[in-house]
Amino acid sequence: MIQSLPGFREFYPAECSLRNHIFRVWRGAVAAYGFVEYDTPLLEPLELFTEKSGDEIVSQLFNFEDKGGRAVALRPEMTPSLVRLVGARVNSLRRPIKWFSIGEQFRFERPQKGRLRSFYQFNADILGVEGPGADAEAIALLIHILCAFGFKAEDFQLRLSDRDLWMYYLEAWSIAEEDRIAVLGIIDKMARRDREETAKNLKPFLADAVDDFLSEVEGLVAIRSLAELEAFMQKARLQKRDLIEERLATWRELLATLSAMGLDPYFHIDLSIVRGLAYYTGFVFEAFEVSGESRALAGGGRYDTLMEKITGQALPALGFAMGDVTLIDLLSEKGLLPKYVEALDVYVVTSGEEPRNAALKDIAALRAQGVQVEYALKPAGFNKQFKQADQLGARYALIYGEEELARGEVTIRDCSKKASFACPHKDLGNVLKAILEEGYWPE
RNA sequence: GCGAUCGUAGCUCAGUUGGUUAGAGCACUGGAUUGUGAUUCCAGGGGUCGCCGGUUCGAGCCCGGUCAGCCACCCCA
Repeated sequence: MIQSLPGFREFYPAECSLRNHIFRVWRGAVAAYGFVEYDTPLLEPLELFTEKSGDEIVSQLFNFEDKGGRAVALRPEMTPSLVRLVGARVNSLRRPIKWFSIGEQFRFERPQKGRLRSFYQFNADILGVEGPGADAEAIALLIHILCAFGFKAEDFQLRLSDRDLWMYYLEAWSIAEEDRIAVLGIIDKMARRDREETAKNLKPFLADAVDDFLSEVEGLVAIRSLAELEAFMQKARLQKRDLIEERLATWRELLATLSAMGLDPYFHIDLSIVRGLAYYTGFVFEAFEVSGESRALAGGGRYDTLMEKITGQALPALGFAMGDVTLIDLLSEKGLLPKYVEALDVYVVTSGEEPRNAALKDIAALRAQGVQVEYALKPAGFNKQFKQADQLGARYALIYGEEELARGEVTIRDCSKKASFACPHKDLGNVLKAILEEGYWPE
């Protein structure tokens, strides 16, 4: 037997049902925020991804040459395609542009916990709006979605950070502009390295100031509140104080908005979040599960310069993405997976050729009305048919037997109450409608 | 790409120092059952013991390789 490829999942009915549940929650939550759905090709020119992320990205792509000799790749993320779509019509799209998508993404990397080679991702982006109001909207949506899945503030926390503030801070330490991304990369890994190694890695950028810098940064990433952050920035020996003051004013605005939205229990400041991507420019955030591994459930941030870099059209933007793999893991751990149940409106039990033909005619009519109906595809005994009805989760059984037919009746049985009554055949449609839609049941 | 660990039925697993034809529970199918779903009983299908090679008179078991799973590293859009 040929197996499926590593890192690719097969969706049996139970898994497909779960996937549908997740998509349903995503779509339901985002609809309340007025985002509209878009989609893009699964297969894109390779260049679309290398342009943004450099050639190193190719090692993590499913890429190949198509029969026309084009270098192509399965999409590893939505943002480049989104930027192309928006860029192409940037002057005719009403602002704010609030778009979301749900799509399969592909990354050629070693599968492990929470990471596969194919996965589904929810993306929501707001384009064309400066200022923290848009950031607050995206953050509120992210929290809303996680709550819609049943998670509580004890289960997850959104960690909020700021790439601008980091850049000003690094500038104040006289770190050259072209080195700042590299330094942030080291800071990102700080928690997973011992202090000596971090110091060694920082040495080329800070020379003798490494120890002072590192000590101060350790204080910075431990900050959890705005008051602490303001105090820190006051105390730190910083040039560019006006830029930092301006940034702190934006922080106050964002936090006041989130607070007014009632979201205080769900987030905290954590400057250790810097995100790997070079293109982030302002507030960045990640949602983490609180217990255990502290895995990231979603992440995003502002990318105000990316649009211009790729399309030549400047447009402020921000967004976040949430994958289904870690989400399912956490839903499972928290007992929040919906139970997989089969449900059916009506199962039709028949006996004999004549009743069966009468039943087939009625089944067609019921189905035409949208009633879910199943019946035994090959004749079987009553017992077997009732068993089948039970297994399919049928709410009601209709019994077409010789006796009923002779009296011009059909027996209607409530499978959960285990109660039946005889219904005149000619009234079946109306009576069944009353039962299914209004809960009617004769005494 | 590095390393650790693991692989027996659809699922969970048992399988003696290497010894005849590889087992159980659950699930599935049929029957007991041509008029009411549980339980029960009977029967059945389903396995290249991941794959390839080696050792041996003999391998599910020992050895090597490989593939896949899982975990960690690297990376993480």
